[in-house]
Amino acid sequence: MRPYNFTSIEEKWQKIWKKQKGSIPHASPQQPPKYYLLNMFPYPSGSGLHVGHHTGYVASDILARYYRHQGYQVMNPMGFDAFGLPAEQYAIQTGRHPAITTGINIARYREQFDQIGLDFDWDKQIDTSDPAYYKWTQWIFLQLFNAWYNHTTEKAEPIATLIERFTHQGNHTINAACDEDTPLFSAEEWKRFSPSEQQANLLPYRLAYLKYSTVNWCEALGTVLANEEVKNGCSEVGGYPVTRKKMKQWSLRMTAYAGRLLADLNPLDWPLSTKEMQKNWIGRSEGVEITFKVQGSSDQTIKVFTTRPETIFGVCFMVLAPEHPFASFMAAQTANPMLIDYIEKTKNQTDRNRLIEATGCSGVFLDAYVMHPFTGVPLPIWIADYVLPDYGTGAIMGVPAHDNRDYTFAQAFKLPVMAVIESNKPPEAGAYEAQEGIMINSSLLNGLSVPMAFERIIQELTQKGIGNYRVRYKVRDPIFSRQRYWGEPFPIYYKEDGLPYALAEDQLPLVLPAVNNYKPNQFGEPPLSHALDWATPAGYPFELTTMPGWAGSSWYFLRYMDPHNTHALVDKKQAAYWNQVDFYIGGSEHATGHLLYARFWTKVLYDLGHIDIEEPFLKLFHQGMILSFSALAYRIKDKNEFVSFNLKEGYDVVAIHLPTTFVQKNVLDIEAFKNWRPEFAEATFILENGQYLCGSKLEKMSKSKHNVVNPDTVIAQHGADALRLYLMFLGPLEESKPWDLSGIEGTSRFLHKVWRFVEERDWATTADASADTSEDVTKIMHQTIKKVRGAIESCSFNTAISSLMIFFNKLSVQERVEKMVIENFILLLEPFAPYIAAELWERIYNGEHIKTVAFPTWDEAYLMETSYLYPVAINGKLRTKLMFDGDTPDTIIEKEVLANEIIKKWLSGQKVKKVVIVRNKMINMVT
RNA sequence: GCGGAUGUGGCGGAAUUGGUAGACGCGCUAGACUUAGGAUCUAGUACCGAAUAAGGUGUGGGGGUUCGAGUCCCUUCAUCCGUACCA
Repeated sequence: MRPYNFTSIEEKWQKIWKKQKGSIPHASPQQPPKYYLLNMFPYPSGSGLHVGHHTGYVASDILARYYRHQGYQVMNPMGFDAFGLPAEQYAIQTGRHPAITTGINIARYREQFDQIGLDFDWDKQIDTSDPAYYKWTQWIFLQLFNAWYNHTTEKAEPIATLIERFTHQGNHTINAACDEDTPLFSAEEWKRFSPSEQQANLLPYRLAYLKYSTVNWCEALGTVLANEEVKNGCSEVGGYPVTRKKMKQWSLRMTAYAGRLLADLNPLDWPLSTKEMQKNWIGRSEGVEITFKVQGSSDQTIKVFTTRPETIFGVCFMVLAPEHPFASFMAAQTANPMLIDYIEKTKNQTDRNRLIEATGCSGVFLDAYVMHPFTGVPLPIWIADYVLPDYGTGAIMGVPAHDNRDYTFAQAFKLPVMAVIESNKPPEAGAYEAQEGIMINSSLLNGLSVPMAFERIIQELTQKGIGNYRVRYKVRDPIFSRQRYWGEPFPIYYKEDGLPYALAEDQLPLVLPAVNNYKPNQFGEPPLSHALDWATPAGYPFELTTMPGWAGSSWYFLRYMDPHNTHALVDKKQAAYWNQVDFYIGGSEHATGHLLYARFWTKVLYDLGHIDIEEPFLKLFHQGMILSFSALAYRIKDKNEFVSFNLKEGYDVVAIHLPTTFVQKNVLDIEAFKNWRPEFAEATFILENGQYLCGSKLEKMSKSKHNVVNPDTVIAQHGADALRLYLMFLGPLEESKPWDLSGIEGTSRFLHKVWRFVEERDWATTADASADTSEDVTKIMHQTIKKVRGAIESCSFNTAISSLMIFFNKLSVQERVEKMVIENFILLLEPFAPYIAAELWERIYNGEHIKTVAFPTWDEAYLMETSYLYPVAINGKLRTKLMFDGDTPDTIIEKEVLANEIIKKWLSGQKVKKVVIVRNKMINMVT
């Protein structure tokens, strides 16, 4: 008998599969049903993959193998989201070109993918940093640049149709998504515009446009970050502080799509939590924009947005964001130092500080009033940093009686409070925010219910021409510029007029130039400023910023359908065949970033007629994280002294993650720790019982926490099959679960047992010798087939594996097993443990390959029960079990149960009121 | 605050439509084989019941519906994730 030498078996099959790839014909060559599986695009990081990363990959591999066994045309591609910050940071430190390090990392990833037996379609591999790929990313950008959004048809259209309209009707009547301050012009004016003026007036309509915006500026990274790249006021990558800064940036007009992005979310088969997250992120609110006249001014007005217009009679003051133009106007008028100071202070504050310091209590009176549109009462205008400049109109009407923030503000500055909805909440208890009750103190609204008043006041405001019903979204247009080198260059150049112009399509790709320095230049311009001749042949300079990391990943699922096409981003026929991604697997951390952007780009490409789908991902699945214990030491703040776990209470300490290898049973190897980093060489320790005890925390595996488990070592020790099996056996795929190395012994043992069982037998002869398969073996085989198929289809891989174990435990006690039975067993095992399955199959079938053999099917007839062992309960408590044939009439069952000794004993003296008999389930007697 | 998810043995976790709670695996206990075992095999393993008995208790807590609840309803607590002055 050969020993189970998984290392050589796995190496052998890796070689065979590499050669075979593409050469195995599918079960049905003519237009088989397709199945498009997709893993989220990995960024090839320098630290390689850890075991947790493999969870999703192995899961998709199981599905791919399963559906291939079923004759599906399965696409399960893999590629690399190769542009990104870490490679560039590394380039800044070392001067090595990011492409080189990225290439090395990709090769490493590929090796790790191969090792664990992932059957990806490598001929479709994508690399976003490859000019052949980013040519099309740039092409899509041009589509965005050359399109506008028509709110009447709710569709993007080529910019030419907009020009057409401008020529005939100007822009007064166009219902387009555009900048708020877009100037109005007539057809005549348009025609009189110079080409530059026309270009300038088109810009605010483009789906990709330039605008000054307050951005998240990260000094340390030297770039702008998107909202979701900022966590707690720090950059997600590296954790550097982020400040606010006004810069001219490319932005994408995603807000135009907010309504569709929200509405189309509903039918998707996505985790509820992710849908909710996207809904909240898009943040739809219905309300009214109301214009208030400034007292003593003939033309100045202040617009507010409110979702509670019915409370208009409860307005006691106005609050503007300090950034509001009227605030600057008044500051200039009054030269009030407090006001100027407050505006200045807010401007320089980071978002984070603004949140921490602002408790709704700071603000300055502007010394101006607006007039209430119905009562004419003057309302004081204040500025306060609790009003955000970017949401709504950057101004609110203060209704302290029915809004908690306004209430707090009113309290702080002793402003009046006026209730307009009847409630039994006393005025000093805070705002009554519920949207129910009867209107009071509200003139024409008195006596109406809140919803009725809402409708009524909108009518009234609209009629009087001072308010409009509006739907507002919280979501902002994402900024698309990064002041970085390692990204897609914009196919944009600037003429003397300072305006952006698009490169012609046939000029693509615009290849990222070489630079000798990856940092900004002395004027703070992005790294591309170092590139020589970074201009068109006519000498017009190219855009210096590059696209963000999510550009390439917003459409890659389309490119996999037709990865080598040089004429189009995807051939229409290919796109029609593969259609949508049937099953998308990846982490939930992309809920509001990638998953939203990809949906947005899909809709744009759909509107412009390049593809026929409006949603990219039909079904989405988030694999859970693999957690791992990290080790913690406690450093006393501002000292190089560490205090042991149980003594740390009395000190102000900072927990420091250290490599788990330094810790044995919570005891720290102090020498190892001192040698770890120079700054700890002189560290001192406060011990307990002569030892330093570390703390531990179960958390997500990450390099920074030093708690990663490297799959290479696990594979070397137990084999890839055992690791695959273990990762899937741990628990439900979608749940996070802790990594426990001792657990892998179980799956490893199982594979060893399977190996011995198959190897020990001579399948050429035993097949004849025991042609008879016992009834219960047949039955459990069919049960297992049914169970495994169902479990795979519902991604319940842990239960599939346990049923395989149950099946095998049954087989292993049989003296003889028919070849057909073990054949089915190996086939069922194959998606989970492909190496051992291939090897054993080859042994049984002398060289035949398992990959495209049809998956076993079950026959329901074998699962029928002829008799059933009924649990018999009295008042719901199990007392005994009795066997009855399936055709035994209820009356006989009842009689026999009542005659049973044990039941008689329990029933002694009690009258049976009712006997519940549920066929093939249970019997319950009620007394 | 708001939104979402999860609570079952020592541990990871099973349990179609409500119908034998704890499958499967880890760990542990005992035994067998062995020079040895961190290899392998056999048996046991929710808890209380001193105990392999009778019996009782048990799916975060409390209540309810039902012949019957881990599963359905109400309520409450804890943990995790996301989000945060969004007017």
